[in-house]
Amino acid sequence: MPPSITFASRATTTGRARLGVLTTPHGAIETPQFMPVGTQATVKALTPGDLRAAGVQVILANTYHLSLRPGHDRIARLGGLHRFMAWDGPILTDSGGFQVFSLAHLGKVDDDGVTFASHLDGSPQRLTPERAMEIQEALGSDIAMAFDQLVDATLAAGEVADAMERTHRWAERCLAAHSRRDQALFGIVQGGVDDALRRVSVAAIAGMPFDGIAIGGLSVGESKDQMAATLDVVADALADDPRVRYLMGVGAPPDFFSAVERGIDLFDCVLPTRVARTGQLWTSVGKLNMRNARFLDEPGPPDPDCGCETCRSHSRAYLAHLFRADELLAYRLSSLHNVTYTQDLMRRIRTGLDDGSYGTLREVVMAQYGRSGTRSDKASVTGR
RNA sequence: GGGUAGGUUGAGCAGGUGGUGAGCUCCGCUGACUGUAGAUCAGCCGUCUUCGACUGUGGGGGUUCGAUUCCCUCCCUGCCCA
Repeated sequence: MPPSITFASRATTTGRARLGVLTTPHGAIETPQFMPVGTQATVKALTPGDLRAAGVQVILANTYHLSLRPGHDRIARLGGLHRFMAWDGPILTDSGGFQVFSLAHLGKVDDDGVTFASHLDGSPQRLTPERAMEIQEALGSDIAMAFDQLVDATLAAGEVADAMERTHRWAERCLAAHSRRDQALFGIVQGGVDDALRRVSVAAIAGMPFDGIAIGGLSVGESKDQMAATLDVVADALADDPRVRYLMGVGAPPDFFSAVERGIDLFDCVLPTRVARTGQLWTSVGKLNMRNARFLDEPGPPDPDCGCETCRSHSRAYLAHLFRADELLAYRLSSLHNVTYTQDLMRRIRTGLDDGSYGTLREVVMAQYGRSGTRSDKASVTGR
């Protein structure tokens, strides 16, 4: 029986960057690729049709949230996650490991699993590797993630190492518990920003028969340089491992370049949709905050170089008005644009890697967003 | 015309019955957000030479060392009665 997921990639002339295709039961995914986050079986404010129009090929949904509400059993009875949310493309489900990290103050971690209080009603909840597999198999995602433990990378090395070792033991249990043949399972490398620990973690996770390798525990407060250095270590340690590589939780436009050059094939991040809901648009002139007063009288599209519905049909002035009036359409239009922008950016990266124009693209985008990726666009808009 | 309740920083309020009114919520301005407890959060929001100073409680006048407070007068708004 052929594997349900296959990944074929080829090297490029740009660093360690690869071009590839990940095939799943619900369609093919071109890499490098970005996955919008749809935690609760919805990419906030967007319909599946919107996602398709934006060029989205795969989305991420969340084990923890969906198990609490509406319940993975219910979703299974209703025909699985794809049918439930009317998205027939590939879906990757996160395992809940990140919630353990972000909600850790509410619970405790032991070697068997983690206990914490539901954010909905305070009821005690328990996740173990076996439980995470059970939930994800019930949801029926195309790609399941191993249940891991990530910790603040700035903690003492001992604590980072303990969490990493636990993640490795849990990885074995996830593999043992996972049985759906039509669902891939990715392992997650941990180890904080400690080079030695990362090497140990890559050796452990890559030594297991996972369908893909994820890099976790980054973009949680460490510097851009630290993340890049850690990705270098991971890339070296993975060497010519042919499996798809997924950098979890990244990122902003400038972050993609640094990671792609270090061999990353897949990304996910809440940023495009989260910042969209507060008025921040990613555009060909950098970040624009649609709430800024200066946009109230600007008749042009949010991004003149974008072909999304928002930019084809609406003005900056209209977006600025919608945000001020707290109109719901603001969330959809801005989210649609940011997701489209991110998909376009990934496509341009793929094209650039293929035809050799990647370096130029990198220069252009880095200039638009600034070296740190956090600079505002003032220079590029008012300094023309 | 008579009576009554009011007039506080863009709006709405709090407070203050002789001893330092810049306090709140909106609105407004700006920023943050990286495997989403986030349509959230933070800062600013009278003026200025901004670790501080100054101005400001409807207008004007008076009493007083000192007035948002007491007195006189005028203006404005709501309500009631004619």
